[in-house]
Amino acid sequence: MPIDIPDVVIDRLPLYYRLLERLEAEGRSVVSSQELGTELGVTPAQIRKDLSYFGRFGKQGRGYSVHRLADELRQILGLDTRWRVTVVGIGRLGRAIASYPGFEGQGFDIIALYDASPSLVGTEIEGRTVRDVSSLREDLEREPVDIGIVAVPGEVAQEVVDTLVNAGVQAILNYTPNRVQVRTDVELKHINPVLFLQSMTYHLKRQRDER
Amino acid sequence: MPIDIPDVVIDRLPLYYRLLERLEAEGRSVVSSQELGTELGVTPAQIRKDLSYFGRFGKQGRGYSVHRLADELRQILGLDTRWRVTVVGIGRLGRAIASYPGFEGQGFDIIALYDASPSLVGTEIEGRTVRDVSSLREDLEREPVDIGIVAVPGEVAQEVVDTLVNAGVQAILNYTPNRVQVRTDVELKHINPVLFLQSMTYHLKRQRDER
DNA sequence: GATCGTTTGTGCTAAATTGCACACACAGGC
DNA sequence: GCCTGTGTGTGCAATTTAGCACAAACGATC
Repeated sequence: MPIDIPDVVIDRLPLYYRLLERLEAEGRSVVSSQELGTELGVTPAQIRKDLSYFGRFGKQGRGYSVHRLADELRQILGLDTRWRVTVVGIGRLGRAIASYPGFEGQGFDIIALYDASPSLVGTEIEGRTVRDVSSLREDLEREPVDIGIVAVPGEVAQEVVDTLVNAGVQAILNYTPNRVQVRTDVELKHINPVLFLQSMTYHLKRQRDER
Repeated sequence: MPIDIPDVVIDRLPLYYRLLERLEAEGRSVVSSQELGTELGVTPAQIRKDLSYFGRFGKQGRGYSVHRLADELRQILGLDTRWRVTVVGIGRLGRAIASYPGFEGQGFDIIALYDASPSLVGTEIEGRTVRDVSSLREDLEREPVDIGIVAVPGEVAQEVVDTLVNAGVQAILNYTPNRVQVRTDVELKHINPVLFLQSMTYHLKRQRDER
């Protein structure tokens, strides 16, 4: 299997997968790239090409078996196993993340929560006890996790990320507004709603000024 | 001023702007594209080219005036005015959004909160009273907003978005896992952390299997 | 079993995006 | 005022990404 599959392609697969899950739930058995495309707002050709990196899952004249394709994507994306996640930073955002049912439902087990505040440590969130972030490092030695979600104040983001990465965490989802650096072999994604808003205002301003 | 500036460029500007703000706060007066690039993990040439779409802000041999460039970007991105925002859906996520200081600090005024649950309507969050979503439509007529942040359950996302758009809201930030459709002249961004995790597991699986 | 309407997989082309590399400009020292 | 070191702005080339368009395949129908 070729190693050089573009990242843009990988980033689209979860989108396809999510739609297929919905169609599966609706009881649809077959779907065409045309239909997937209109639903997602992308061209059918792009979907076919993206999928063709991984194999030939469709049947000419018919389309794709919804169940079969969903299954293949599960395999490809590694969603056929469960992944161990830890959340560091249990402020309002961290709590929202820890309580969000969408993670567990998709195979992501939030196995531990950490915070630095003594008033939070020891409290329970959705049946999980908040632990002291000072024991993060040693805890990870005993019970490693695959993914770290970081929702601490921006100033300590890099520090927390370093701790996670040094303890072997391979993927970081950074909810803080600060960009952090990691080794190139560690997966890293940033979620910063302000950046989204700021690129939207660019267009809003132009719409407002005229046209 | 040319209309056809690529969206990829626009999406990078807030990134540059955020770094410049930090440098401004640190008291730096001049910075080179080289330095901006290493800090952000992009090539200096890309930064220079991106900026050149909008004008010539640098000085050869010196670099960019931090204050001047930050100012220009504020202008370009429309961050020299305040923007009116409403949040619909005041569950755990909506509350985290409503309380996040990063929005107000960047010129985004959250002027109203809405929810459908009778137990929430009337309660106060950060000094704002949660209103009933059934009055959203008429409220928007009286006090319009520029941006709608949607944090309702996925099933009603499209419905809420339609209400917002029909009432003249020009930009939507959708926190629900459901993709929604809007007119092409409305700005729309999706924030779905699960999609991020799912593309990360693709790489995690490959790292694990070998290499 | 031939024909027809569909839809895939993909070679090839077009478009978008990135980045090299250099002329030109500026500041500082001599 | 000339030289030197540095860093911008940009023409151009390379690379990446998207998408057209068609042969091949499949199922249904007669």
